[in-house]
Parts: sequence; structure tokens; C-alpha cells
Amino acid sequence: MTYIMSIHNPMSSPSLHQRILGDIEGRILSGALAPGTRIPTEQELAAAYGCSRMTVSKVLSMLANAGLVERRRKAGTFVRQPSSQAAILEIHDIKAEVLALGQTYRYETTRRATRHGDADFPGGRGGGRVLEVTGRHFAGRKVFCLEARRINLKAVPHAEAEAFVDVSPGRWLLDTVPWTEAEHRIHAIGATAAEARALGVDVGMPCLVVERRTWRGKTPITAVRLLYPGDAHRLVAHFKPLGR
Amino acid sequence: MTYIMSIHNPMSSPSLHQRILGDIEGRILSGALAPGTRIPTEQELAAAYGCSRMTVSKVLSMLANAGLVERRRKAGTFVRQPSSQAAILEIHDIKAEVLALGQTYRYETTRRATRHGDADFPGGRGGGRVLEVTGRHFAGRKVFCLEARRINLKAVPHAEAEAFVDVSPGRWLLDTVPWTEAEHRIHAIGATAAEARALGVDVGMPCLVVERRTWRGKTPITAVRLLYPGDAHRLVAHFKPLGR
DNA sequence: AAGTGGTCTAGACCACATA
DNA sequence: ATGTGGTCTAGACCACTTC
Repeated sequence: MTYIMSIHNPMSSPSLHQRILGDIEGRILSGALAPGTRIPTEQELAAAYGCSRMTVSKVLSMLANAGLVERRRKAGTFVRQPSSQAAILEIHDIKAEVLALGQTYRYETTRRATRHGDADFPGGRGGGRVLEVTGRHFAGRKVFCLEARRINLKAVPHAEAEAFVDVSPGRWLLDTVPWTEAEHRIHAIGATAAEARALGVDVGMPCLVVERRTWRGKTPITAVRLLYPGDAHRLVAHFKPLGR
Repeated sequence: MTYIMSIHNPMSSPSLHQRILGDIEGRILSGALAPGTRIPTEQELAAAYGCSRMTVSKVLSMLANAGLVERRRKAGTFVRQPSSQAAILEIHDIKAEVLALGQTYRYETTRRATRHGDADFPGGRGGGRVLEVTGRHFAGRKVFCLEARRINLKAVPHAEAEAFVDVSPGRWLLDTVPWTEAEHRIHAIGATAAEARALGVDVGMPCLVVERRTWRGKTPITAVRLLYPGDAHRLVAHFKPLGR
């Protein structure tokens, strides 16, 4: 594995450790650094990037704090399994969640269309074209959750070439597009007739609605609405606010 | 305002910046440093704590990252308003939430008892005594949410002296006891007969259940179950995973 | 025993926002 | 113009853990 030394250009506004952070983060999120892979030591990275050890140490600490890597003395720094990438990501990968329950996982797309963005999301008014995908996630024979997603084609143009027949757009985006910001809105509703039919439950069944929007910088990437039958699902989030 | 210089004792296991972090964090959470207060400059803090500027800089960065303080060049570092203390705290202070909706807030305790801890929480098996408090949060004349809380009296002994008549135990704990870790479990249920009666809604109404446990280090502090009528409430959480 | 991360220092220069 | 945070360095010592 080679590490391209980044040329120190004082004119480039992002700070040195931010550029290094973005570099390594990109390698992890893109899969170039697979889970379990050992990352070079701080000394090696400092030499590769031509900076001091403290700078790469800061970067690796941030990555560890975000849950992307795990650090062990004497052993080294390792890319973590995506299942526990971060507190937020715990509720991101539905496939991993279903498999963790010991059930078989399947995804199917039920609708796929492109249209022009509305005043809402992504992109605000006058936003470009938007890909809309709805689908169902199965755990065994039961529907685990319904997904309705909009993807900003301006930010992710190559999404248009994806059919999403058996890979969910959520998984595909996670693997493809790094994001820097996310917002969750969570509430409870009773299933409408159509939702109940799609989920295979009774009308009025209490359901959990998770609406998530993600950005890369200030660019909206995607918005998704996930509908879970309430009795079959619990969201779990673990927080260590100050990164201790 | 005086800043006690902490004596550098190499035997104390927590690192220097962790002790400084805990110190300043405690002053903020306890209210000794009120929102809006300006914190001394990095140079002054370094001199006060007898350490290098980098060390206090790291601490202040962590506090800023957690949303407890705001830093502005040339102006200084200021304690932030608690309303936006952190992504997690957004869903912590129910009173602020209700007031933000422009409604009047009221809390009433409906039950208060002490008993011995069970095998669950806090403290695991053989845990000490536990204070149980249930109550209702009102927004105007409507019930905003039901609260059922257990407090580990071993960790927070002075909770026993609190009557919690018009201050909610959640608010009281936030003001009194710093926590370092929290876990949320969120799901949807239909209101039972008793819950529907207490909330003033129909039986079976979809409701959001938020169960939160908090720790200080490895010591369990409190566990709470909040029940919101689903149509009246949305949890919102905003994330910037890498603290950029 | 040795290698790794964890921490800390005493400086330095810079960007930026305010006074 | 000046004071503040933001960043970076080139070292150093230590703790931990696995080799």
C-alpha cells in the first residue's frame, strides 16, 4: 500500500490535519482500506505526509473518536467493522442490523423515478434533478422496514446509472458517497392503509418513522424516510459527548 | 472569578487535559460558569493550570466540539446557551423544548418511592437503593410526555432530599450531576389503557418511547423512560461525526 | 524487551475578527 | 493595530500490551 505524500501548499485553505483526515477517511469510506486493515503507525504516516507526529496523531484520534478506526497500543491502528462505525451509523446499515438478529436479509426496490427537485429537499428551490427510490427491507419473510429515498443527482450523478435491484440505495450511498453531516427526525405514527399493506401489518399499527437527511459540506446528498413496525424495532444510540 | 491551580500529581491516573476538561465542564454544568460568560484565554488558563498552551487548547477544542462553549477569534471563548449544548441534549431538556414551542410548561410528580435496585439498572445485581419518580410534563393544558425515572442513590445520594414537586428529576439531574455517557433506545408502541388515561389520548394511540440511561464513568446515574404521543412530538438530532 | 499509542512541552507563525 | 484562537513543530517521556 502506498501513501501519496500530500504537497504542502500554504494557499490551500483546509488545514493540514483536515486534508490528512479527509484523505484517510476517504480511503476507509471508499473501501480502499478494508475493515480490519492495519493503518501505518503514526511515525510512518508522519513521514509519508511530511508532517510532525502530533499532526497525524490528532487525525487518528479524530478517526478513533468517530469510530472509524480502533487504536491499540503496541498493536497499531485498525479500520473498524462498519457495523459499529459510529453511534449514528448504528442505525444506518439495515442489512447489518437484520443479519445481527440472525435473520436472512433481502431488499427489493418497488419504485424508481427521476423528477425535478421541489422546494424542500434536496437543493431547495430550483434544485436540479432528483432520483426517487422506494423499497422494502426484509428480515426473513417479514418486512423489516419501508424506505422512501430521494437522492440529489447534482451531487451524486452516478446514482442514475444504478438500478438498485437488490442493493439498497442506503447501502450504496454509504459505500459510495462520504457525508459529513446528518440530521435525524424521529416520531411515531399509526400505519396508513397503504403502509400497513406494504408492511403486512394491521392499519393503525404503531410505527417508528425515521427521517434522515445527510450533507457533504453544504451540499445535500440524500433524504430518506424509514418506517419500522414499532414492535419489531428499537433504535439504539450510544453517546460519549466529549470523546473520552 | 478565581481559577484554582490544580496540583500536578503524576500518581493521579486521569491525564492532565482530562482533569482540566472535567474541571471546566463541571463549572459549566453546575452553573458556576453561566451561559454567556467569557472563559479566560488559553494563555491565562495555561498559566492558571501550570501547563502548556496546547494542553488547554485541546481541552477548549473538546468543549467547543461538544457544544458547551463557543470560540471566536479575538473575542474569546464563551459558555454557550444550554439550549444548544449538544446534539444529545437537544432531546434532554423537556422544559426548554416546550417553551421553544411557545407554550407554557408545567411538571408534576405523580409518584415517588425508594426501593432496592433490581438486577437490571442501576448497578446490576446487588445494587443499592434506588429512587423511583414518575411524573407528567405539560405543554399548556395538554400532557406533553410521561416520565418514569430511576435514580441510583449510591451515585446521587442527595437526590433523596429532593421532593421534585415542580422541578422535574431530569432537569434537576442535568443541573446537578455531570454525566459522561448516555445510551438511547427508541421505539414505538400503542398507548395502554393506563398510559392513554395519563396522557389524555385514546387507547392504542401511537407513541414514541425513549429510554435513556446515563453514566458518569462506569457508575450508572439514572434510567428514564419517556412516553410521547407520537403526533405531538419529533425527536431531532444533528450530527457532525468528525467534529469539523 | 520492544514497539505502539498517549500525552505533554515550549516554542512559533499565521489568520482572523474586533477594538 | 492588536489580541485571540488555529495550527504546527521537533522533540520528549511514559504506559500499555503484545511480541
